[in-house]
Amino acid sequence: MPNLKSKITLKDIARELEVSISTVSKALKNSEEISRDTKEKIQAFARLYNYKPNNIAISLKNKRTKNIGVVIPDIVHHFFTTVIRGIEKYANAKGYNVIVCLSEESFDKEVINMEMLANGSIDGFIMSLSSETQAKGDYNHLREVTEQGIPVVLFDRITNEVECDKVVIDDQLGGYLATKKLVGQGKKKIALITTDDYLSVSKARTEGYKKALLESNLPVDESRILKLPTMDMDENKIRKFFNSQEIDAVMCVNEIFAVFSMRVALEQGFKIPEEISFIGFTNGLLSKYANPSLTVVAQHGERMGEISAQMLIDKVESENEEETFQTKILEPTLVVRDSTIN
Amino acid sequence: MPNLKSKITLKDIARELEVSISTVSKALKNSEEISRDTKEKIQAFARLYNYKPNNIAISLKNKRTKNIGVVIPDIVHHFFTTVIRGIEKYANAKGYNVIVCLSEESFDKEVINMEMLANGSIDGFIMSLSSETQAKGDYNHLREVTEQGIPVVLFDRITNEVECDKVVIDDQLGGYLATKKLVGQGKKKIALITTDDYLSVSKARTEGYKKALLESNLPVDESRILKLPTMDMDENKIRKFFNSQEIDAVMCVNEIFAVFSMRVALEQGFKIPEEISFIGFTNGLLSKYANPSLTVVAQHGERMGEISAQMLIDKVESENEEETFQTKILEPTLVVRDSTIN
DNA sequence: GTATATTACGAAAACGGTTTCGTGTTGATA
DNA sequence: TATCAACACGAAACCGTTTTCGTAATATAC
Repeated sequence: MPNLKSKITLKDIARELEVSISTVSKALKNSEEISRDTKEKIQAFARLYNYKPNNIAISLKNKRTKNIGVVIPDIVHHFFTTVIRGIEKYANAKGYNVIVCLSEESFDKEVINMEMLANGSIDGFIMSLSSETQAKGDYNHLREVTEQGIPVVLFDRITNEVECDKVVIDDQLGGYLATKKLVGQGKKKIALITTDDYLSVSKARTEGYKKALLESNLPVDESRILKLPTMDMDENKIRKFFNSQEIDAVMCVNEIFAVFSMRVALEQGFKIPEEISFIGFTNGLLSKYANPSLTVVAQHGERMGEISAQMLIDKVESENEEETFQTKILEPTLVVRDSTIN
Repeated sequence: MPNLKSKITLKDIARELEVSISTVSKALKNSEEISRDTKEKIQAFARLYNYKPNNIAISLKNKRTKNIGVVIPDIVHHFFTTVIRGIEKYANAKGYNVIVCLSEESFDKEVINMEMLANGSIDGFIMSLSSETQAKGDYNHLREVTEQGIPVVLFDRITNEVECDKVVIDDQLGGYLATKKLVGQGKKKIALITTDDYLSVSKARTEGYKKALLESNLPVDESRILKLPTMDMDENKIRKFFNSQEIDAVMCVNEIFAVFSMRVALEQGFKIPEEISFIGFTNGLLSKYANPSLTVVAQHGERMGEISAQMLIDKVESENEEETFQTKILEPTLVVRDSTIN
């Protein structure tokens, strides 16, 4: 550790000015208890030596850290970064810092991260479940935390098995809107590219997709549903999927699937959007700069982050004991670009 | 605040087991001073009631928070997210948490964030300067922090005016390599799309570009250099730029410029890469999924993050007083894709 | 002149740990 | 049996604040 011309403390000021620590503390808070003269002297001295109270000591005393723990599966996905930005924005305005932990889609990491933070480092959690956690269905780490009285806000990838505040977009509606949009353009053979079912969001989007088809009197054909792993998508699988089916539109549960499969379609000679249309989820850079640009269901990540932070901080700062939890559902919106007609 | 079945403390254990706090503390650390019997009793009790030491108290005592402050201009850019991931990975393995603050390219926010964290919340900073800070050239907030003995590691967007550890890629070499690659493909009229000069990285990349041209006996034509604002790129400007010049290759200082201008070129009927080649910086999702996929200079963000974290933690945990700073320069590498010939 | 209020400050506990040092008890040694 | 080391534990200081409560000194009231 380098040479610390370390920070000045209350004690230092007290010693230097020959008053007590309590007097210094009160003077710096402009307490009525202290005389004008003394206050001015102390404040001037503090300013001169650039006194700043030690956050850790204050945290210990108040049992409030003014830190928020954010645990998310991945940070490289555009959606999550926008959520973080939203959280940061609101939290910062309220004087809170954001501690970011990545579960990397691993259950164990999620647990470890939470334990690490739950021992006094943070006032509350904002989190989105890892896929492994959702697959496993084990939420004891969340319950332990909430039972300790640490507020938790779950966003996007949530579970009903934990009682806490939640923020989601209506993913089913998102899937529904997207599919309806395709139907409205005269598409009849609408495929779905999704992940495994255990991801709550994919499941809901799939439901919306099916609902829209049924409502439009179109058959739900399971062979038109392709499940892909999140990492390392297999180009051939998609190629075969496109070949074996007569497909005139595809809804994908994320940006990457959409952009990736669009390229495969282009390579196979399909015209987008005339012969085959595409809609994805997440209004990120990829969609915007893809070629053709991608029509998507926007998830409003930043708004989601702000709301999550607001719900959490409200709870953290609220006095009342009664536990009432709410689930906020945001409406997804369609951002129409060139991968769909007009 | 919800009902806290709040955490058990040393004091609680001591009271319950009728021993002193010191004994409990030592027993839980498996100290030789305490008898087997007592240790077992205490440890069993602690396990039963799931005792976890309070991080804040430990921080106050040790004057070590095990938190790292990361201040970056933006989190939605792929490069920065990969750096964060690298930092997180290394820091977590070492038992550190990562507090992320966004300056949003604003000098003031950068200063506020640093002040907020510098009062005991963190053991050190890892940061990349906001564009406003670089434009302004005011680094007093950094100096104040280092003078307090708080270690700082600057990465990517750095300055020579502050003495601290630094991690960068050789941006000049990156620009050089990219340009040479284009030259090697027989391109003679190589354009550059960049930002304003105050961004240290853009400047260096431009230098590399010029160096490569000169070395190849190609003229450096300033009219072939287009400066674009980071946000809201103007399509028409690019179109005019392409029209007014006879350009057979473009190097862009980031992914977005590259992908965006590629689309403009395609719309104008250019064939990529035969008639006009493109190279960008940052090996992100955009480059990978662009159409055509984009050849880029990879910045190895994750590695950069790991190294930054390592340098910082080394300094934080080092005992010796002598201040020696190093600058680590990573080599950029070319990732060749379809926007350049073969 | 005495009783009471007010002013201005300090002592000390508290937050939850760690760590140094002191000490009563035991057992071994001479 | 006196001496001493080893053992096992507790008291207390400390980290840097906040806050309650007590109290001397002064001012006010009667």
